[in-house]
Amino acid sequence: MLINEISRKLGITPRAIRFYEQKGLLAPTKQKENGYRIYTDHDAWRLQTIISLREVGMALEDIRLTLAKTDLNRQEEVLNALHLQRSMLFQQWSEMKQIIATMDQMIEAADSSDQLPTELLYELAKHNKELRELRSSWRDHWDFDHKASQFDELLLSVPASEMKDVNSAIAVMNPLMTTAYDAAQSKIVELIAPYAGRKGLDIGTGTGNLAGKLQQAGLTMAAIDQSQQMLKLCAAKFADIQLKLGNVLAIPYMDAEFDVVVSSFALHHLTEPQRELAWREMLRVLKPGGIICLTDYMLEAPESEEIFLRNLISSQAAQLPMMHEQVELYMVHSELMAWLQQHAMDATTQQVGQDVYVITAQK
DNA sequence: TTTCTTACA
DNA sequence: TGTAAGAA
Repeated sequence: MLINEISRKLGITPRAIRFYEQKGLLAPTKQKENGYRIYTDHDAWRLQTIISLREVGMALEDIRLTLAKTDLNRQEEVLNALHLQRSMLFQQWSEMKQIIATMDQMIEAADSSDQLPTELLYELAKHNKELRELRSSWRDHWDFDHKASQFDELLLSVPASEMKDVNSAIAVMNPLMTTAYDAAQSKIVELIAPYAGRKGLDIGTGTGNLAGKLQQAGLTMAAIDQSQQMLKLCAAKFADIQLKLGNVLAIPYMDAEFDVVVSSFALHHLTEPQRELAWREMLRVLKPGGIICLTDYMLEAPESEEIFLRNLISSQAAQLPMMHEQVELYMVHSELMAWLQQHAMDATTQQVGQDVYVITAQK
């Protein structure tokens, strides 16, 4: 097939096809005499794939990488690429909604004054930009998996006999943390149990411990995590949980899909301004009358912060770098309570472990 | 006529 | 990616 024929067949321009070739997505052979490109059936299949992935907004470079995986028969990684693209779309969706909200404010401002309120518009634009950067700052964490290597090293420090999964590894490294971890998750299960038969979402599920418990309690669970590595581990443990790649700042689900939204020991990875975006996202995917249940290190007083750090440090000096990173960002629970009340949520808080709180709120 | 390359938008 | 130009 020459370029014209195949371009007509697939409904794209010859220029586009040559462009894909230039970008390394395609490598048709050329006729010796005139240098015309010849396209085989395999090339046609490749082009169809490119067109399909383009259609869902995948960047050419990402398509190139995905095709390379296909060539190597890395089916799983191809699937990962698709999931990643899906998550990216939710990210874009989030940003789009935010831009629209900003525009509404601009229009309202312009509408209610005689001259164009240039200063105000600029302020709105600036705020919008800040929010956008808050979200995209997370985008850098997408290939968080390479950080998993750091995590792996940590796991290696744990005796193989003790290492059933990541959580048990953490348990070995830090008993204090485990106590809080278990207590918090049990508390959540206890609070959520009446919701058996309904739909729940676990955010930052990791290896799926909490989601697994809730599933067992009778809920239909979905779970998201920003690490494909973690999702893989989770899938191996809990086949019935619907897993999706995604993050809290752009939850990869439509509005009002869940009766229950939970998250345990995940939100402390966020910065303070990011947390507000996260809460908004949780509210968005929650059905009216649904319940949110969060648990994390939510330190209220500086003293407890100090004690908490000291305990962590003394428990396992060797793991200090990682542990320290984990507690670097605190979730002050009074801050969350204030926010929930501001949004007319009926929220309560319960301490379930040292410096660990469970917060429940009704939408 | 068709395709190719290259430059530019 | 689209358009344009000059060459094979």
